[in-house]
Amino acid sequence: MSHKSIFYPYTIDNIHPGFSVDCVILGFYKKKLRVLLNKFNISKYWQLPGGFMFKNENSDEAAKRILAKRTGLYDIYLKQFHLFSDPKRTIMEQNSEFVKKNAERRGFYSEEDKWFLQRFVSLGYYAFVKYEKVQLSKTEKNKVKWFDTGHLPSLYSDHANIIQTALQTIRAMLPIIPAGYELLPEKFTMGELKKIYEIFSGKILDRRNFKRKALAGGAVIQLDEIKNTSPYNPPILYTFDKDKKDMLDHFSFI
Amino acid sequence: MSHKSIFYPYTIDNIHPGFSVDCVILGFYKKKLRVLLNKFNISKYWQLPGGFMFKNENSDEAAKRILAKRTGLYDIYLKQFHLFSDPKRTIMEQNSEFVKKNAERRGFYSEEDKWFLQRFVSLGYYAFVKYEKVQLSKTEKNKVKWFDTGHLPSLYSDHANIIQTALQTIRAMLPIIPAGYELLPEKFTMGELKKIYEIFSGKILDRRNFKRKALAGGAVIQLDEIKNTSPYNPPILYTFDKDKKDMLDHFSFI
DNA sequence: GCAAAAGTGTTACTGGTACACCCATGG
DNA sequence: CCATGGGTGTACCAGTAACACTTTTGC
Repeated sequence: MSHKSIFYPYTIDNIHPGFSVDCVILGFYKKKLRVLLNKFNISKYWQLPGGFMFKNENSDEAAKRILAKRTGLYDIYLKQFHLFSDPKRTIMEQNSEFVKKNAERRGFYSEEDKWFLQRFVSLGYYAFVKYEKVQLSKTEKNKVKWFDTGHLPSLYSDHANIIQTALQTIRAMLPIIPAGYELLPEKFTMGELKKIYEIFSGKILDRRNFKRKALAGGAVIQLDEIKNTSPYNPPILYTFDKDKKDMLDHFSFI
Repeated sequence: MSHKSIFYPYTIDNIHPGFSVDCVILGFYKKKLRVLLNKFNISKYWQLPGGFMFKNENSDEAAKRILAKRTGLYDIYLKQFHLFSDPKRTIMEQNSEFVKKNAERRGFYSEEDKWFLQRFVSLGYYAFVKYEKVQLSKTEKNKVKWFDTGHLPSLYSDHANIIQTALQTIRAMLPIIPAGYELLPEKFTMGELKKIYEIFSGKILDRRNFKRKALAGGAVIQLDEIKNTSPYNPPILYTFDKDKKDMLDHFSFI
């Protein structure tokens, strides 16, 4: 156990060569869009949850497996959005450092670790999760934490670029992505729904026009409840009509 | 020369492992959307122009190189749209056949060819080219031909699926893709422009409304010429205002 | 009573859709 | 003279944008 490679469970023989998956896992909490990052104690940088694809998996399965490991969630909304393939993207100091650390732990350098020093192309996925449902799976060697997408730390390799590309992609596709549905809990306020669309679009939306549009299609239903935990005028709660979930794939509130 | 591998110029050592690029090259001719396919004489199937990525290239560079080889064109409008990664997608009869043919030509089986029998993930690109500018680079061992996207032959591997996925992606992104600009020659008629949007969207558009919208933004300019080669009422010619090319990236005629 | 969040309706505008008639050409 | 493609303008409707005042609560 103590001599387990830091690359466990991946080896040169069980993964698809030169290929990795990185996940931009997004959640919504306290009016901010958050992205899940992790940091191995042997690394200087925070990074996106990622991993490799086994030989008998496709990339969606690999991404789902990685997500389940970090968030404990299955059946997550998950889409590939871009392949990052700069020849220099993973030939870098940080990775040599990993191999060195692995050698120190093992007591000797191994040819086996060499595979980690080539270029990896990485397929970026974005995922929407319900913040409250996520149980972060930290270990003493691996911290996992949510970060405000507006205030990110220094990131490993090109991961800052991967996150920005994910956000741009989501912005462009917003009219055909059920972002609100996937990010919000069962019951939510109109202000929360509006905020999500404001963050992604970068625009401030009119409260009254937004509400009218949201309710117009019938996919958002007003409940007979109010949320009285708020410090001000208590807002009405809403929910999504699950019978009309399909509409959300082709409907926008902007 | 005669003993050149059919995989030339690719070898196990100069390519990024387990990774290929396939290009859906689209052109517009005689009211039909056409896709460029090629067929090696040793293969039973037509296939998308594709190839591998050299170790010092990124995927865009690989796709550009492949396109230049088939069409003789540089500076083509080209976007990656999806990674195809089914574990079974390239472990198939057709590829064993290729290796067998290569062995027959060489006179013996070689370990060197084994790399071709693993799974390859393939990054799909779509490209828009101006049909008239394309000089097809056929050889006696490799036929190259345009096919109406509505009537495709049997295709190699999952290439039929790659084409359909490309067309769906373009349909969804049509409002932010300069499809007309990239597909049409310098001077074109309003009917041709309309037809392109009809093919991608699958809808029949109103002639008068379409024209009004196209001219409204100022990106399409009416010329003082008519095309008198047509058999009927000669249509006015139009051109794109290149100063307003940027508009076309975020403007739709639908 | 003030600040912050949230509730509510009306008006004006504009962009989209629908639609009919005429003209030119080739066969 | 007919079939086909193309040229032109108007009227209506719907969706969008702009906009002001009132309510609740905590401090």
